[in-house]
Formats: sequence, structure tokens, C-alpha cells
Amino acid sequence: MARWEPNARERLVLAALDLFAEQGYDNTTVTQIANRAGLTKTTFFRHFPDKREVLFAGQEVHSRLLADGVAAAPDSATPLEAVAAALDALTASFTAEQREFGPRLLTVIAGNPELQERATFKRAALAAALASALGKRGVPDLTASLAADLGARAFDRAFDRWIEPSSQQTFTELAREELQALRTAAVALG
Amino acid sequence: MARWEPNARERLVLAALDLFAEQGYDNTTVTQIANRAGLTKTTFFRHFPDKREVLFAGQEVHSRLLADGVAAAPDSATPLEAVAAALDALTASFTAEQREFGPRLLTVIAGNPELQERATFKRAALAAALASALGKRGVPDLTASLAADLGARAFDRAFDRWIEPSSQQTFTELAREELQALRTAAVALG
DNA sequence: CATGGTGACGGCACCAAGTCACATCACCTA
DNA sequence: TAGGTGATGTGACTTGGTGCCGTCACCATG
Repeated sequence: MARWEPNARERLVLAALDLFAEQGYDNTTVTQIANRAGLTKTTFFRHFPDKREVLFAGQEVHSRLLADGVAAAPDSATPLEAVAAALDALTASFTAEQREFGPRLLTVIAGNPELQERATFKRAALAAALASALGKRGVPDLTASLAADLGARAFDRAFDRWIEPSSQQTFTELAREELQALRTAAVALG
Repeated sequence: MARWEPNARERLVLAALDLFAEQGYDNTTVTQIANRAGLTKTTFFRHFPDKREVLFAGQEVHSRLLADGVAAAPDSATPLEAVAAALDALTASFTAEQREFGPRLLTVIAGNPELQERATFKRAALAAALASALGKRGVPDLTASLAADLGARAFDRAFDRWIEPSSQQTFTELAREELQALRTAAVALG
């Protein structure tokens, strides 16, 4: 029999989400999170660099999915088509479990400025990954940066719609819809 | 003779900028900043809610300038024209002193992820203020949000150019140039 | 079977950010 | 001259976060 239960990381995430929802982010200490997961504070910080990150871990994976998606798009693809391909790859990686926890996650984040700050930063990181990947295709910086922003924006809006209980469409379908709507709105700015 | 020298806030900002530049953000304690300014840690936190904010304080003023600038634009103005008017108002409020400290400020921020996070958040707050002001003019949400993002982007890019020693143009001129370039690039995405 | 290495965890001490209650002193006004 | 006000100082406290060291299970190799 094992000395340690498996999935320590996942237990920490779930414990944190529970406690944050129950008593608020500020009123929850890292020690409480660790204890609920049957671990200690030290172990928590071995898995996550700081308290906030327990809700945002794994975004490097998302950045890579986006970058690879852009790189895999055909040479003939326009910048926005490449972004669409990247969103296809990213959204396809999401699971039903992630959809299930979505509303609680957004609620907790919405209730705390520190978490909003981290969320904003992570979103910017995703856009930066997209822009960098587009740049490697030869897309001019300004164009790449704008197309990347539309992609990040489409992802956020699609996520909001996807996690709604009444939603029937797939995450990928929603992201494509949102990107198309953003493209139309952007062109109409001129 | 006074017990306290005046301009405590300003002294704290200058002390912080100096120390961050000298020995790095992480290696500088709030107590050090306060002592260099002839004050104590408690007083520092009476002026700034946290250590990072000493470099970003005063951005609420910027948000208000943008919002008021949008509101003051003529009814006939397009969303981007309203954004341009807001940028005029904001950029006109900057002083030669702010330009002088710009490079050091950006260098310090570039050297620390925590500060980059706060900078990203503040930038998003500016865009949100713009978008909200546009919404009050009846601009649709999507359009307002995109136009606001172009505005925030133009501001950042113009600031980078403005603080360069070789720069001859005014901040306002640079912001208008950048906004125009972004508009062109956005329309070309279609 | 024995030995030693590795990896995940606990325990503990420590530093610095941030909070709070209370004291102090200059300045202003009656 | 007395009292009020506001900015500051003092010191104790909580908590996020780091670092060092010990412990135990597992695994490989002889």
C-alpha cells in the first residue's frame, strides 16, 4: 500500500476551488488548502509557484497548442485562418470536466481582483503565443498582434458560452463563430 | 519648522524607482523604500495599497481622462474618432518629467514578471474605461471593445516612441499616428 | 537478500508583504 | 491656551513564500 495517495496536484486544485467558493479567496490560507488535500503547505508550493496559480496552472500547455496550431496551418492560410486553426486545436483539448468546473472557476475569479489580474495576464500570454507563432510565418508584427488578440478574445467569449448549461454547440464551433463575429466587427471599424 | 517634509508620496515613488533600478525589484524591501524617503513601512502602505502600485499609481486619472474624452467627442464622431479624441486628452496630460522617467520605468517593469502582470492589468483597465465610455454613446459592445483595444494599443506604442531621446514629435501626434496605423492593419485583416 | 539511489512528502525556521490598534506630534482654530 | 485634525511612528500580528533537512516508499542493481 502506498504512503501517498495519487493525484496530489488534482486534489490540491479541487480543495482550493472548494474552499475559495465556500469562504472566499482571501479568507482561505494555503495551509487550509493543503490540509483539505491531506498535504502540507510545503507540498502545495512544490506543485504551484504561488497561491493564485492553483487556479491557472496548465496554461503553458494552451500556449503550446496555439503555437503548434498556427504552425500546422497551410502556408496559404491567412493570419485569421491560422488563428482559427489554432483555436480548433486548443478548444478540442478541453474536456467535459473542465466545462463542468467552468462556472465555479469564473465565479471565484470574478470575486477577487488578484485573480482577475492573473487571468488578464494569462490571457495576454495566450495572445503573445499566438502573435509569436504568426510572426514566424512572416506575418507583420502589427497584423500578427491584432489577429492574435482577436483569437484570444474569441477564445474567452466562446468559453463563456460553452460552459453555459443551455449550450449545445461544441467549444470549437463556438470559437469559430466568435472569431467570425470579431472579424466582421474589426473590419467594420474602418 | 515642519515635522514632516512635504511630498511624501512623490519621495516614495522616486525612492522606489531608484532602488528597483539599483538592486532589482525583488531585492528591494518596502522598509528600504520608506527609509530612503525618510518614512516608515506603515506610511508607505498608507499611500499605496501594495508594493507594486508605487510604480502605477495615478492610472485612475488616466481612465477618467479617456472616459471624459470619449464623452466630449461630437455625436457625429465614429468610434475610432472618439477614441482618437480621448487619446488627445490623455496624451496632452503628460509632462516632460513623466517622459524623463519613462525609460527607467519601462526597464524596471520589463525586468520583473510581477510588475508586467500589473502593467498588463492596468492596460486592460484603460481599455475597459474606453469601451465603457463608448458603450454609453450607443456603440455596440463588440465594436466598442475592439475600438478600445486599438486605443490602448496605440497609447502603449506611442509612449514607447515618445520616451525615446531621439523623438521629436509630441505624444499626441505619435498616438494619432499609431492609431491610424492600427486602424489600417485591422481593416486589412478582413 | 542487501544495498544504495531517487522522488515525493513533512517539519521547521525564516523573511518580507500587508494589516491593525494605538501613540505621537505639528498645525490650525476658537 | 485648549482642543481638534491629520499625517506619521511603533510594534505586534497574520500569511504568502523560501530553504534546508529529515523521512519514507519504491526501484534498481549486486
